[in-house]
Amino acid sequence: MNKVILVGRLAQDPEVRYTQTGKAVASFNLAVNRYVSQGQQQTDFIPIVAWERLAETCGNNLTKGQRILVEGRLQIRSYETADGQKRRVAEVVALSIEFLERKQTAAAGGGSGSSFDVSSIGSDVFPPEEEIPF
Amino acid sequence: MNKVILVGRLAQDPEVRYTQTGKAVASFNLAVNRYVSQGQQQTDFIPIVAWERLAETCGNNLTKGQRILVEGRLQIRSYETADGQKRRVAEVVALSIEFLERKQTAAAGGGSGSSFDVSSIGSDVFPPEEEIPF
Amino acid sequence: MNKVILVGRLAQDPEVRYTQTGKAVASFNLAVNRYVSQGQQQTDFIPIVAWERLAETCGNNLTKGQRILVEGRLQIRSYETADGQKRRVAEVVALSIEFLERKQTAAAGGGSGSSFDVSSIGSDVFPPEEEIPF
Amino acid sequence: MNKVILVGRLAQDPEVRYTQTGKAVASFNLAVNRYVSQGQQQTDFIPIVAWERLAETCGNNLTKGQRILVEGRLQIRSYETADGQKRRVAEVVALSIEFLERKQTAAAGGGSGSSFDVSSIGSDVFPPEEEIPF
DNA sequence: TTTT
DNA sequence: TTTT
Repeated sequence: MNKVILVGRLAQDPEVRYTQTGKAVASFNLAVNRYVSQGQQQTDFIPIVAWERLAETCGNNLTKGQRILVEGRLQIRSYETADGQKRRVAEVVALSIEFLERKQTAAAGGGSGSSFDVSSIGSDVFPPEEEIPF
Repeated sequence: MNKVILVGRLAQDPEVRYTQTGKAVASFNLAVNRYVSQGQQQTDFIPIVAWERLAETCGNNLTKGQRILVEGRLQIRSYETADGQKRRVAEVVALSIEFLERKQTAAAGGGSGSSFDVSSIGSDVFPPEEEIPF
Repeated sequence: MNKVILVGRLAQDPEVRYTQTGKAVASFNLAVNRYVSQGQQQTDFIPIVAWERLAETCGNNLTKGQRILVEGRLQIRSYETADGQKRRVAEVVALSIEFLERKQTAAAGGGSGSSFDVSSIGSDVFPPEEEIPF
Repeated sequence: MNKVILVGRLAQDPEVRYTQTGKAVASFNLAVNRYVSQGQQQTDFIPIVAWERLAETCGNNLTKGQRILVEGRLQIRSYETADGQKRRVAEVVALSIEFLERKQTAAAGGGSGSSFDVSSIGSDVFPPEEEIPF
């Protein structure tokens, strides 16, 4: 079992890229608040990645500031820097996402949001394990 | 491990009662939607109970229709009916609750909600195991 | 989100039945311990159901007393008794199961278990929503 | 909500250190297996930290190779290297741990383990937010 | 019995 | 009705 469940807001619009074999990869940071003591709040910015159909859906439906619920797994990825140093980066591979707010449209500049019901998207295939192109 | 995480809307206002020793108990049903196929949606109405300080906070801050996240544990409680039949009832004992929407005020009749940030309450003590007075 | 994660032991061998359309359904109770105070332990017996391929795997790989981890969702099912009373029953619909112990063989009568690694099975299709034949 | 649930084996014995104010901090990596395809398995080594009473319990009860369940939250910590580079490190702050196997004693050199029941420890206070001394 |  |  490797399960992560987060509720937070997108720190920026998702960035969708494509691997050499054409698989979509969306990535963004999720700002997750934590209440340390009363009046005190701390934020973790947690890197999220989504693959394929879920990645496309992220690109088409999520915008900066929107609140979502992410379910996924925690992955530690190793890589080497240009000058040969080994680094590790952690990210949450999203397997399903629930919208807790309607997308902010540029036109509406905010919109109601309050009456929007949860809807949910999931990855229909297991995420591929190709190299991420960034 | 006995962990339950639910996102849904209150099907009714919380009902707060008190045990003989004065402990507060809040109870309500949470309407949790599930997307069976496209356009098709099914709802589970899941009984939630909260104890003591968390119960008071539920009574003071939650209203019918409001969307929340509940974290707790699944409990199977046995009881006997008036005519001596054994029955079992399942309920989720809430240990913490996150508000995903601001409380609907009677006055505002809806309100903005959209810009409300998640806030969270937790049970500061372990829930007691007294008999529930209903 | 409707997520349940349980760690416990099978209270009995799984029972595998088949719907009229031939879908396998496994059911069993999971004994989940909780530590109320030191030396004090309470047990919830939580009904689990699994469907189709996961049901078959349960029937073939799980036995009474074995410890497993169940991930699924909490479902409230309504039915009528023979004399027309409405009842509700709660159960956890398993979506994946991890073995935390090797199966107890009748021959070995226990076995080592200690060196067994977690292995995991999941439902490859969404569970059907037919009537359960019991 | 920032929830992480992991099942895995300790990749090494926990290391217990103390902050300048005397708070215990335990840290270790958890090896979490994932089944990519049949016969194929991949392992994430996920850094775990525990604080105070939970840290002491880790030091006294956990050893390399032991399988446990960790519940906690995902934290991204920023720090600067000696030469002034900003780095980020992810770790799971454990809030409770369940033993899925008895501790391997040096004497027993392995032991049965198979008949050990789950027991559970939790952090009785919220983890402090001091600087970690490493 | 919630909501879109 | 599990298990230690």
